[in-house]
Amino acid sequence: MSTTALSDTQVLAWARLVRAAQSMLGAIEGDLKTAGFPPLVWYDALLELKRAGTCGLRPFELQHAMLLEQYGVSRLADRLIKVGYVERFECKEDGRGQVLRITAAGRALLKKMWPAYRAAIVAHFAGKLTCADAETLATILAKLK
Amino acid sequence: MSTTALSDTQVLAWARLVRAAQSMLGAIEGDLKTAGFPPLVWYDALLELKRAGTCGLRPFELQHAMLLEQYGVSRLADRLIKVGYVERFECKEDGRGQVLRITAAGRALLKKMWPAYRAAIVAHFAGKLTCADAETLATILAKLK
DNA sequence: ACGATATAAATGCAATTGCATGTATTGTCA
DNA sequence: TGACAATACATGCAATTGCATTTATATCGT
Repeated sequence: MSTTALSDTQVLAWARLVRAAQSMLGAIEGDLKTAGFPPLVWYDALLELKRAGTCGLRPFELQHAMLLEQYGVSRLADRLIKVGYVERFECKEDGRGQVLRITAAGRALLKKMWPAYRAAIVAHFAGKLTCADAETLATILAKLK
Repeated sequence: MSTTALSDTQVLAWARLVRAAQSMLGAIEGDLKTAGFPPLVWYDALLELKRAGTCGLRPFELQHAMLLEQYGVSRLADRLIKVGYVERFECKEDGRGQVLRITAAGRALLKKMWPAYRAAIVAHFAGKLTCADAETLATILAKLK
């Protein structure tokens, strides 16, 4: 009846992937929140901006890097700017656009969050796998775009 | 300086897991929405209720099965009931509680959604992996709680 | 049996997200 | 050049989610 084959194993792998990701993300976000830190998406955005260095990033670049909606980036930037982790500049090359750049405070937050984030990754993810598992996982996941 | 070891490979695996899950979930949800279907969480909830059969499930059981917050289940149930996919009964064994049961319409939705869901899983996940990959993935992910 | 505590579920309110649309600027091409 | 289409970003409004609290019932310890 099915026009496309899909084995039980494949369905199981899908179900476990979704569940594991949800479960671990929830646990890690919880740990970070308990430690008084902002949500992971702030960390991710600041990390992208830090990697972009002094020339910063256009909102649409951040959008593609983070798989967010356009309005999501617009509002995330608003919040990060309001608390001083990011600055917004007008874009010389494109009058429609702007440039986002991480501030010193933003970099400081990244530095302060990383130990807690690292510990959470170990506790909820890395600590449950062998090094070979992690390697294999990374290899397979790379195929999933 | 780090009290807990975390290799680059482990961090890479973590990053890819989160990104892959987000990306695929977004794509699959998008496909389903385009096809006019409700969100995946409705499917998951109805599937749990269908598996529970005629005796149904207590909201807190659904909560644990789905990794949702208590109020999330409460409101999800409200919505599913409002459109007739679920019925709510009072619980004889526990005066505080209730029992949720899938309706015929709910079962019909599951049946109608599955082909689209299956196709989306193939398109965005299973089709990008070998069978061995899927097997390996399922095995490794099982270790993650 | 009774008071204290724990569990089941709902809900008011604030924050966030999704959707649709609006505004401004740039690019395209006849 | 001058329309027309595409891109970049913002935003009003509705829906959803998160948080804190409330209500009701059950369970536990004495």
